[in-house]
Amino acid sequence: MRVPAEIIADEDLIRGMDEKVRQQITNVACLPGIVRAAYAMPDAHWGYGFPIGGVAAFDPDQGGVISAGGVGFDISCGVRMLATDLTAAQIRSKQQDFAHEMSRSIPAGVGSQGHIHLDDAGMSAMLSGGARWAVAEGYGTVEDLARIEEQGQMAGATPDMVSARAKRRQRDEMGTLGSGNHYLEVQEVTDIFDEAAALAYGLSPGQAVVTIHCGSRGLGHQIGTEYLREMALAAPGYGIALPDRELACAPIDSELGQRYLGVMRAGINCALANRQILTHLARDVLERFFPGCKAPLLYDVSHNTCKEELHEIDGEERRLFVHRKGATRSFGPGMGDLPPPLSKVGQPVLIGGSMGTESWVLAGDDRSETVALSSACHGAGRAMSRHQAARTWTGSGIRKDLAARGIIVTSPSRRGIAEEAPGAYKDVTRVVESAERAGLARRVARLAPLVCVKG
DNA sequence: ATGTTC
Repeated sequence: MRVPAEIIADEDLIRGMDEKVRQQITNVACLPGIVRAAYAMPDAHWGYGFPIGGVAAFDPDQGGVISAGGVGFDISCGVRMLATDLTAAQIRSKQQDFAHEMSRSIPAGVGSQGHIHLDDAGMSAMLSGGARWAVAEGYGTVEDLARIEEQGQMAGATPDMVSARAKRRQRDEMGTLGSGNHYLEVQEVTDIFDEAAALAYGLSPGQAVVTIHCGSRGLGHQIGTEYLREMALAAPGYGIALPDRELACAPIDSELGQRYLGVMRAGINCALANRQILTHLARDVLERFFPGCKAPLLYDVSHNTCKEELHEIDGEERRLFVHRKGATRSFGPGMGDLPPPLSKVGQPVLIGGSMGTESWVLAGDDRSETVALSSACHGAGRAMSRHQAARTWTGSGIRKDLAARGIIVTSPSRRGIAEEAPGAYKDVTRVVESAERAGLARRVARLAPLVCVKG
């Protein structure tokens, strides 16, 4: 190991983690050019190569590497939240019809297609413009852009280097949720833990919010597939001895490393554009049910990325490439590119709970820079495999249980609902409390679901 | 996560 491997969680969470998390985060700590430590967040679980919930930063001047497996298949998968001016009571008064209409308007499921069909020129513009492109195309507003990491557009994307196959898979998939743990949820703010931060974020008890969790769909997956393979084949040529073949990587300063960076950044823009289009679709439904209502974007966070950032290491500011896979950036007050109302209290850290359970809004804690290079957890984290969950529950049973608790779930896949059963996940409250105690982020608000449009 | 196995 070149640096320590640190799991940041309470004892019970650590005991509950698969032994593979320990192995994987130890392997990451062996990679060339890694600085400070390899971190596992409180919600960490086994992943491809790197654990999901893993954070690792590399210095290009010390032979540091970039790894497709350290970003993940779903490049720039993330969460955004719209803080509406509606109350949960207003949503409840039309809950059935509203859920039905939302599920009709938001394309969901494996291979789902939207109403947008991009030609080659449109695809290139989208891959370099991100959410900024989407706004120019009429999806959402210019005001949204300040509330997105990178102001909605990841610089340094190279659409020309994205394979024809990756582009083909995405041509008809813009503005779609996809499947797995992706969802659009309407939630109620139930509890506030930090009044000042809640005020800055525009959150108050009884308020309805819309949360969107999805990523870069077929394009990100295709890029991940291609570069995992290419990096695995190329690693020996760079003199990199891999502790695990799944940790395939390339030096940041190599041709392959630079090519992956540009292509991955195009994938980030795809995810930002996708969430921006879904925001527009959700606002359309809100407007039909509640004419004149407002649903401004609180913030959009990505939790599968590698980003170039400045961090202080051993008293010296260094330019690092920070992999966060199933981990959220967590800038404290005054850090980074946050607009004034957010900068004062820290970056919103949006934590999607499992279907039917609570979700959380946290605020970046300035201690997080020292603890984990300004990173935090991203969700509940799986406690049970999809296969085991599908054997344990049925989709219709879970749907009925949730309906009895006032939560309406729609999905094209009954098996998908079973796989995402609340019992298949860790206790998100425990994860969040653990993150707060460690200084990764502070609790601001707890949310309970009303309507869940599931992928 | 994923045209759920190039």
